[in-house]
Order: sequence, then structure tokens, then C-alpha cells
Amino acid sequence: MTSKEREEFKEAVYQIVAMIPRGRATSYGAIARAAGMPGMARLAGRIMGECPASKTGLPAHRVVNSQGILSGCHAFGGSRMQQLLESEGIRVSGRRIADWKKVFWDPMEEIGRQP
DNA sequence: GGGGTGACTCCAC
DNA sequence: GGTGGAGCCACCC
Repeated sequence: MTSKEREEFKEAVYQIVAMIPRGRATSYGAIARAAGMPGMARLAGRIMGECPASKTGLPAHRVVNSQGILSGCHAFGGSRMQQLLESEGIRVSGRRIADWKKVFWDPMEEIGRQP
């Protein structure tokens, strides 16, 4: 994997995360696949960690793991991530999204919509 | 170059 | 539905 590929992947991740509609959420793996790099879920998580929302303006709180668990809550400063999600109408029980199946947003829909 | 780590994922039980 | 184990890949000692 070249540094150029990582750069492209990062940009793709940014675009996809920026597309997430309010009140919805997606997973690292889904983003990685939509970016054309399946299996790069961990790298997607790392990218989010290096680019906090305060700096990039990305809704990183709408990105969780494939089970709808807020695995990035500690990187978000504890309960702030959960609070942001609930303020958008997403119910969170414990550290997990309650209606994950309904809340889940597949980035492939947006990618596929674009020629 | 080998080993540990992580904002992960899949599958069996 | 939750839990545990194996697989995964980039990154950092």
C-alpha cells in the first residue's frame, strides 16, 4: 500500500463521512468498502482518530463499528459522542445504538447513485 | 524484521 | 441476542 493510496483512501473516507445524513450512522467497514478498500476498517478508524471533528468538521460521531457500538467513545471524550447522537434523534442504550438496523446508512447507496 | 496494538469484522456457539 | 475466537492490516516500538 503506497502513501498515495492511503491519501486517496483518506479523502474518500472524508467525502463519505461528510455525506452521512443527520440522524443516521454507518460503520468503519462500510466506509472502507465504499472507498474501494475492503478490510481497511481499522485504518478508517485510525483516520478518524487523527482527524477529530473539531478540526475537520466531519460528523465522526456518526461512525461506529459494524454492531452499532460506539467503539470510539473514548476518543470522543467519554459521553460526548453519545450525547451528539441522541441530539440527532438516535437512541443509544449503553454504548450501543438501539435501532441500529434502522439507523444504519449504507454509503454504497450514495456511491452507486453517482456515475 | 518480529511482535504488540487497535475508533474492526465475520462466524460459530 | 451476546460472547469468544480467529482473521485482518497499517502503525509503532
